[in-house]
Amino acid sequence: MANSNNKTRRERLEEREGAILAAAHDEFVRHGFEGAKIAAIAKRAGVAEGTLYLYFRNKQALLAAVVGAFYARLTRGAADGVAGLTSTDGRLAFLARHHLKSCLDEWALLALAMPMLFTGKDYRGSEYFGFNRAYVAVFDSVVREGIARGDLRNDLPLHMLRDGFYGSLEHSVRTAMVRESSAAQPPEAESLADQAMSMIRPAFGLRRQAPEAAGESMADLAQRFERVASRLEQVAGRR
Amino acid sequence: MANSNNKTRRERLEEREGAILAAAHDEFVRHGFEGAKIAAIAKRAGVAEGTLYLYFRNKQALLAAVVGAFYARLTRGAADGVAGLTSTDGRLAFLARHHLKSCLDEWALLALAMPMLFTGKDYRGSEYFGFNRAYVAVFDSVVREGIARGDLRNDLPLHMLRDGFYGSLEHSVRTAMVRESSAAQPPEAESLADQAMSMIRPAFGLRRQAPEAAGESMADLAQRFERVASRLEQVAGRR
DNA sequence: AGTATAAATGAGTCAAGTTCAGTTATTGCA
DNA sequence: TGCAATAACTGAACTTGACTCATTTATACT
Repeated sequence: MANSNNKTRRERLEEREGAILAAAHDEFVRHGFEGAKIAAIAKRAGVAEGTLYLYFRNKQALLAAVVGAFYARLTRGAADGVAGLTSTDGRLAFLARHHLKSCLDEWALLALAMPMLFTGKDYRGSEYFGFNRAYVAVFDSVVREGIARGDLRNDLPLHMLRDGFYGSLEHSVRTAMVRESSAAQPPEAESLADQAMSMIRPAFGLRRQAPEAAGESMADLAQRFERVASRLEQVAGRR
Repeated sequence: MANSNNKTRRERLEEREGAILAAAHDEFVRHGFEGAKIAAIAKRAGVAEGTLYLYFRNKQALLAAVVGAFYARLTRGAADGVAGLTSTDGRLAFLARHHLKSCLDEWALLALAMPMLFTGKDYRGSEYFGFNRAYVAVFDSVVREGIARGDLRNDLPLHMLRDGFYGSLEHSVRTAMVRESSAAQPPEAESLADQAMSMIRPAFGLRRQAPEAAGESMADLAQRFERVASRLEQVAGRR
């Protein structure tokens, strides 16, 4: 018989890859990079040690794959959430909550990925670079549109806003995780996100309410007008 | 003769420790944690491998010592710089520049320290916790005084402001380091710090000029008054 | 000078990542 | 259906590198 099981070869391979990834995730999160044993991962996944190397070049590549899977989920969640929102404020607030929650969940994993994410030597071109690029593209497009609408300040490079946004959030998560070990209550993602947004709004020059929803003061209106005017001048000057 | 050299025993020991630390710093920065070989560090420092273990418990402890030395320099620089400044804005701007410059210099090392700094498991009580605590104490006292003066918003917990501050700066450094590999010009610490401060000021509710230096608008004055009043109420209510 | 103690050494141990020659399963084809 | 050909898998052997320890060398004290 050509197909002893009701699964195609490809399916069986992907199933195994998934099993290995899941086992590796567990082991890495539990014991850290050095502490995680290849032998333990193989055993947990139900394969021989050698088999593991048919799927992943080495231990580092295995970690990269685990992190990559996390980034894929993260990016999908961000893109999906933003798609259903229209206001700049609503979108940024969503991204903040989403990032915060996701990082709280997978903090142990992210901590392991940091040296790769932060070691500039061969970072560009590495798999991690691609992960990150896809993820922040969601944020970038939200901000670009926000600037075009006049909702956000346009006197800083985009990457600076991005660094302020994700930098604040990630440090908050770190603080929350360190406190969690000692504090009684687990960190509240919602309230952390609210606090972070209350710093990010003024940092980004973002008004809380959508302009059409709130009675604007003369000063707000003037500020917004200036931004749109300045942007129009930029666009006009460019061609 | 009791002292073949003109150095005391203690001095020779510290000299060796210094040599080992310097060699380890080099090796870690060059090759990363795993890539750094104990044998290479020992050779570079001019000692036998076994000797190294008389000074440091293991490879991790060696890295911790190297990072600790960096944090000590960082903290001293921060404290000294702040001591000569009076305005909240000037102090924060200095801390931003100082942090940015120091991180740009020692980025490779910091990247290695991240997993320790970020792995919450046994972080509290670890040497890293102490390093960090001493360092951020400088920032914290600046902010506390800034709040007391009414220069800064007081509706957020201190750690949130801290996370916004250092999170933004560190992400900026990361971005700068990643770009540096490709971009022609090296990242300008000064201009990065200025940009970051232009986000941090509104995020912290900080006016640019010292209040006595600039002609305040009625609204500014009212806002400042409210902050001081609110703080007084808190203090009064506490006893 | 002689002895006790501190410091240093580097060959040896051991754990763990990686490889590879041999084995088993799967597929395409006559 | 049976038979290559190829893909997938295995685990024992190899290799590397952190760490230990019996031994040697230097230093301090009397």
